[in-house]
Amino acid sequence: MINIAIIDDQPIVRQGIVELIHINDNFNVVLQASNGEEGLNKIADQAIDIIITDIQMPVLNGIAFLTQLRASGNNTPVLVLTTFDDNELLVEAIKAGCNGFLLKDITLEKLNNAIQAVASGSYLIEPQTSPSVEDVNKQSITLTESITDTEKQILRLAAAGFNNKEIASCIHLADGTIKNYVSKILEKTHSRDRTQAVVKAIQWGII
Amino acid sequence: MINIAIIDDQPIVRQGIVELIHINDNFNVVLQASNGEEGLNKIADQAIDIIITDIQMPVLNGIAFLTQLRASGNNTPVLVLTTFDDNELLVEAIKAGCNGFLLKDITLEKLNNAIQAVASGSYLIEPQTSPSVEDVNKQSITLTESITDTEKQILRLAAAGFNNKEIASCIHLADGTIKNYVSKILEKTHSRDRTQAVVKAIQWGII
DNA sequence: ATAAGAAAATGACTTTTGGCACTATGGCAA
DNA sequence: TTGCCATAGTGCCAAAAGTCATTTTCTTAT
Repeated sequence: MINIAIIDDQPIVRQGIVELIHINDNFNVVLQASNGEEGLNKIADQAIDIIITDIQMPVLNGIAFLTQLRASGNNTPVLVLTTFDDNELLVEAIKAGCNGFLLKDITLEKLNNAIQAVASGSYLIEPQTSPSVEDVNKQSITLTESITDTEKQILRLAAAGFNNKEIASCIHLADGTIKNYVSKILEKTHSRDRTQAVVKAIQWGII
Repeated sequence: MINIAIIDDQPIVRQGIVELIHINDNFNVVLQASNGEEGLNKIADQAIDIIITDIQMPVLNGIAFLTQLRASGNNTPVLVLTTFDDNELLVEAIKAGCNGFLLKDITLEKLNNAIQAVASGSYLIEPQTSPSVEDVNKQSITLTESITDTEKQILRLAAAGFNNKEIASCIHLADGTIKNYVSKILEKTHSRDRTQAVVKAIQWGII
């Protein structure tokens, strides 16, 4: 018996998974939530074998939910379902600690297999719809190579706690130019701010 | 013959080291600079066995100099000399990649020994004047333990690129409260901004 | 019951970030 | 020459970050 938690804001999707129960009486939906926050609150007091979550959700999205879940020490297998075939989302989900990543347009049969695989501890990414792990790595490498020396220098100095003005005087550029560079770095690393960019740079080993 | 580069804004200190040459004719000062920037520019075209640098300097200080030197791939042994017996400075210097750390009030004899030790690849920290490596580790551990769960959570979310408002809604606090927490984190980690704090947290393995 | 203390919140304020549009300069190749 | 890069810089703007003093709320321990 596999105990399943479903986190999705779309009742239809939740129902679709409940529906799946009927074709596999080994499945048992023990928890439903319509967003990550609700999920986090409910999850604590349950024996759960797999969490299936959407990414696009109000209040607390799937990636943030996953991040917080892992942060809280919970290692329950998480299968991420998403409507969009977005490379970035996949990378984020993997980094946040998901065990599986599927598009919602998958067949029920495949979802069935995926749930069993992920619940039993496997990692699963649908190859037809998503880039392979190699692709993800390749993407990182491409990204790494496209970060110029100046940009790396700026990342290092930002990591050391320098502000734009200080970075500017360190490498003899105007502080407005540093801002431009930082913006370019954020774009290249797909980061939202310098903090995230520096973290990624460290994780990718480029600084 | 040990080729030495001296980087210090105080001519007296530089002279003091040059003076040392006389008590050890195995030493050869091949380069002098009055700040880190000048040092970086001059160092490229020299065969140098050890770099002796001050921390407090105008334009580019010793830590920043060391950081940039290592970033450029230069692994020449660096001996840091400082006027102040500051635990924080030591930690920063070690993290930036120094090979030795001494107070300026050291005897010439000890400096002599230190230069030979560091130039030959040893790591050396004066035990009388500075905290031991164990102390440094202990400090990190103490620091690590004093970071509360909420603070770790905030660090993790900041590392993921969330802003204060988003962090706030994630953990059900007001965004002003997050600001307070971040300020507390900066204080505890001796960081200047969230980026540096996150980097330290990652290096210390606490997030 | 209440005093002491932590955790959470507010509001006011300054500095820093990041985005954007646009300009200037110096190669370098068609 | 001309056009096209990449690198730098400027100015303006809104948003976000960080500091500080003060207040509220909720536990505890006495």
